Amino acid sequence: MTIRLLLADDQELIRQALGVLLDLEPDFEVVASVGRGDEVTAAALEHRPDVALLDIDMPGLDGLAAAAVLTAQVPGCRVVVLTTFGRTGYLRRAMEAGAVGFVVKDAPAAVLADAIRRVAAGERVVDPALAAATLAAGESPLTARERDVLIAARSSATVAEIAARLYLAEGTVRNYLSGATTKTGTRNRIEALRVADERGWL
Amino acid sequence: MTIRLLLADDQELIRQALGVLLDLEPDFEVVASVGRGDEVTAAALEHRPDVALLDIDMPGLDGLAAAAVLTAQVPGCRVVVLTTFGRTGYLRRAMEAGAVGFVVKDAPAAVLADAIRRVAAGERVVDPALAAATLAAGESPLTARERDVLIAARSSATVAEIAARLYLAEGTVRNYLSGATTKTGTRNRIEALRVADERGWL
DNA sequence: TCCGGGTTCTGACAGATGTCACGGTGAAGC
DNA sequence: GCTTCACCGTGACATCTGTCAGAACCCGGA
Repeated sequence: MTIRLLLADDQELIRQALGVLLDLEPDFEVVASVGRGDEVTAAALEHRPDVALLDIDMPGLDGLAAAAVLTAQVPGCRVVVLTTFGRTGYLRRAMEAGAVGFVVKDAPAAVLADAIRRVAAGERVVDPALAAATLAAGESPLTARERDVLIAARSSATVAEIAARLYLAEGTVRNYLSGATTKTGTRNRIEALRVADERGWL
Repeated sequence: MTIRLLLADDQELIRQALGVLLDLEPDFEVVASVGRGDEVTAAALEHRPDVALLDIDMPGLDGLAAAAVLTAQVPGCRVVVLTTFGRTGYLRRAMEAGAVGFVVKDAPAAVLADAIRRVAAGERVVDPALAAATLAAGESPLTARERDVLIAARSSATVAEIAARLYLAEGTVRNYLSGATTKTGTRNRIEALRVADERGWL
């Protein structure tokens, strides 16, 4: 019984190469291949894959959002998230989005193929080292407001803008940002933002 | 006559997939495949490829440095740089490092195969859109000292540290950083650093 | 020779940023 | 009830940062 696959990756070359690689496996069949996150669901509805392999960095809709939509609208299709770098935050968010597999591109092809087969059989598959790292990173130590302020800081550059947007005094915003930098062990709010983002705390 | 290829990419999965993809072409033969920049030269000396396909992001030695070493030590081997995102700065640096081809991973496989054949035949191959972008970005408007300070700012976080390292007054460092932010059209030295880096001005 | 343009370097100043101490509120535990 | 604790919100303060005007220097051209 062959496993029907959907591939989503914005890099044409990688997508084609992965398609060829996976088609070599006798029990795999690549039935669809898209380059944008917002094309995933339509393709899945049309071609009914058993497993969707989603990259995270995609235009239109990122892989995590696409995973959420896909699991909601195409229940028979299981999602494996494939990503460049094993950022621990992505794993948690991928699981929350309904993904049942998580493979990093550093892994050899055999690991990916094995993961696809096990996911198709109903198992959950996560790279053990990555799972450990996620466990080590733990839950977010940020309070709700610290998180809000950091998110606002992502698009607004200056403290005054953030304060205006959240209806807070500037001192308050500075205070939350300071807390965030302390908790992330960084020196700037910019580094704090980067670190918190990487760890999936936002 | 077959073209002998060397593949260098730190992501195991991508490397394997590209290997399979390129081996499908009847006139290509992948003779070596490495995951680290500092393994490129040794592998090239051993297997004597006609064309080396180098990713930029690699541990040990990045693809650009590897290209420089390779062209110096293995003259018969032509270098094609393969990179994720068409950052204009990389193109210039790749050419300076002796690469004769530049392909982005967004391109379809046929483009890559065509580029390899033409490079093997002695041509130079660069994505036209990328070349145009590089031309548009133009030469660096930064002065020598502004460049020095920005590079120092990459590893030192605070102005005082940069000043100490370059034996300058803090005011001077601030001034150069200010000039850099103006010339890059940004608001922070951090954004300035990012932009200058992307454009290959460092 | 002098002049002008560009670069290097500096201190002074205003504004932005990070840290601190503090008060208020609500939930949990005795 | 009271205490404790964590969180929310604020202003004050010291420090850091970015901008400005200007001095010194080099170099090529009138």
